[in-house]
Amino acid sequence: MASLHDVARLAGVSKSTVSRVINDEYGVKEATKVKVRKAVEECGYLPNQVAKDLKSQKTNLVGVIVPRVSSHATSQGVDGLTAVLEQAGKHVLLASTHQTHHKELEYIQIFNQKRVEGIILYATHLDNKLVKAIQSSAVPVVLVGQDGSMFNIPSIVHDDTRVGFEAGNRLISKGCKHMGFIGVQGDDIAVDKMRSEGFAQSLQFNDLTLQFHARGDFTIDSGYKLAKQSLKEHTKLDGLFCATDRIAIGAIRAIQEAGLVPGKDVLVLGVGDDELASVCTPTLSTFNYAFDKAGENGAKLLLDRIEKKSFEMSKMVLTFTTIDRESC
Amino acid sequence: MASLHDVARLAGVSKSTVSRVINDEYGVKEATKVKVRKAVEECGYLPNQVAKDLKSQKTNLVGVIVPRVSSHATSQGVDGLTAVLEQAGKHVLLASTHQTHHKELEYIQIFNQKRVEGIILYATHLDNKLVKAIQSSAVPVVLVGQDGSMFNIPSIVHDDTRVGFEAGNRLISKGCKHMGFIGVQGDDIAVDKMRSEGFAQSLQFNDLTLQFHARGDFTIDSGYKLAKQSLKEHTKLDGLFCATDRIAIGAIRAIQEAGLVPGKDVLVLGVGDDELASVCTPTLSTFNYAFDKAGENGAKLLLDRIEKKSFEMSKMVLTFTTIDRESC
DNA sequence: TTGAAAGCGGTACCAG
DNA sequence: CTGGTACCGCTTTCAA
Repeated sequence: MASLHDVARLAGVSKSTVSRVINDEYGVKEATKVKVRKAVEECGYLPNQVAKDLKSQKTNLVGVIVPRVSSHATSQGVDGLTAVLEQAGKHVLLASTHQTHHKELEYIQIFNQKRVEGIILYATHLDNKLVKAIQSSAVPVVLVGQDGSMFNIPSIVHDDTRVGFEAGNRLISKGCKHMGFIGVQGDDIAVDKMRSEGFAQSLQFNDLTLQFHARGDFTIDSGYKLAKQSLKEHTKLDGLFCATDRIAIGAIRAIQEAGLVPGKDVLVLGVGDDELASVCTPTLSTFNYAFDKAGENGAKLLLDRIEKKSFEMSKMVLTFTTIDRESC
Repeated sequence: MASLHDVARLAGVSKSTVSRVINDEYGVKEATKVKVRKAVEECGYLPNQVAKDLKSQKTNLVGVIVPRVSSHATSQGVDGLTAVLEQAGKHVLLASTHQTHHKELEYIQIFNQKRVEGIILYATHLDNKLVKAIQSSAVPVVLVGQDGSMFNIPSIVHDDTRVGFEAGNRLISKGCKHMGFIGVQGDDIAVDKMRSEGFAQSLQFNDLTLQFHARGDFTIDSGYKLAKQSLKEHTKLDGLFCATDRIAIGAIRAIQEAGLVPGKDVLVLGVGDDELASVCTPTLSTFNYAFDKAGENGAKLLLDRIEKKSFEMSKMVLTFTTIDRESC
């Protein structure tokens, strides 16, 4: 691959002159410009960004770490953040941990070596090691989806406690008395802990108690299995809040199989407003989470930190909207 | 940020020695190793990958260009390809064109400047300019989803003509006589042209003719609108092949609204096996496209080209499986 | 208007 | 076992 030096030799000028022409700096004779441009064409010269980055000590690179990209939350999020970052002239280094927790640590380290200017991390679980890794990162890290603000890590989160609270209110206002929650692994603070706690608070507020809190994973099948089991154990169940729409869709299937009518015998609520929710039968009542905005704001927040502009905001809580459909 | 030089000064040794310690090269006295390690700790030294890349003339970087990440095909694909690339020690530079065609050209250029070792391109439309850009790329480009093999661009494609042909066979075997196709923009060779042509061929083979070929975009709503319109114009319609599952789901809705029963009055077939297809009502008969495998194989093919190993394969056609559900 | 040279942060060779 | 030095490809003074 041709370098400045090659072009210079070919054009019979010095490297400096070539550099000046390439970068449109003024103070170069037109004739030499022409010579240089010809030489550039001739050897198909393309500037080496790696060398530039080294020299300028600036990479315009942002690292993004996700557990997987094929989920509603992350794929929408990545679309949102790439739009904002591109606008700012940044490029995206993407890493998927494929749900392997310790790879988050690895990539924070790798991205630092690559001299990214900042990192956007979609975490599922914030433990001590991860917090340490984030804190020892030389470049700013913004967390999306989980709250790291108590460790002074700027975070974009959804209003997970309130969504649980609202879910409780919605079910109760429709007359539910015996309600349960189906979540995910317990160490997922945002999705399992906060949503269930908000839900339980609402019930308590209304002198009701949560009948059960089942835990599984993010799949439709997990929702199906846990709901099936729970329906056996809680025959009076009339309201079910699921931590995600996919879980809720599985639950709806289980309810139907049990000979009950979802939306009538048992009301069901999900979270996220996955496209699936608008397509299933009965259609799923849920809460719209603006995952694209989460990505966009994560990017914006990171850009602010990179520019060392505003350090005012340490946490951004995104609101949600209520989506009323047939299941509740 | 600390450099080798800083560490060397701190430890009272030369850069070379520090480099040796960092890279675990043998032939360094234990005592100096200790000194150096202490200095590394002390100033929180992290090797600069940019400098390394420049020196070694190797970036271990692969560029990935997608129209958007939040689609079934691309998000699954990206998950597939990141797994393979990570395995090979490569890192992923991701660019989303956000459906802006000319950005594909830009990013090919930018990625070349960044000295990526290869590019995986999810294209929707292969025109002259794009082909030229790909051909003038200094590093190998692998196309996913569209066929560039006639231009000698290695490609991973799905068997789009045959899927159309099979769709025809399926509908005909169920007794359909009046069939139509709903596709996307006509310049999408894989999704619109090939699938419709295969479909038409099957009909022709059975002495039937395609009643219409409507064109819209990839949304559910587009499928809905086009189907609604087509149902008005073709009252005898009994079979509908849609270029994607989301289009088919829109069509099903239109059929229901017209007072007809999808899967009975009008049989419907989609393509892709989007999760939506298993959840809608009636459930959608479709074809499973292994989008994750497309990504994986795109990555593998690219790695081969990078290693300059096998140049035998210029095109890989992925097969599909038939998914029988209620709509057909 | 142009060229020489230093330096960004590493690696690798050669000398001691 | 360790240090000096050249070099990767570019930018940026400084001098001519």
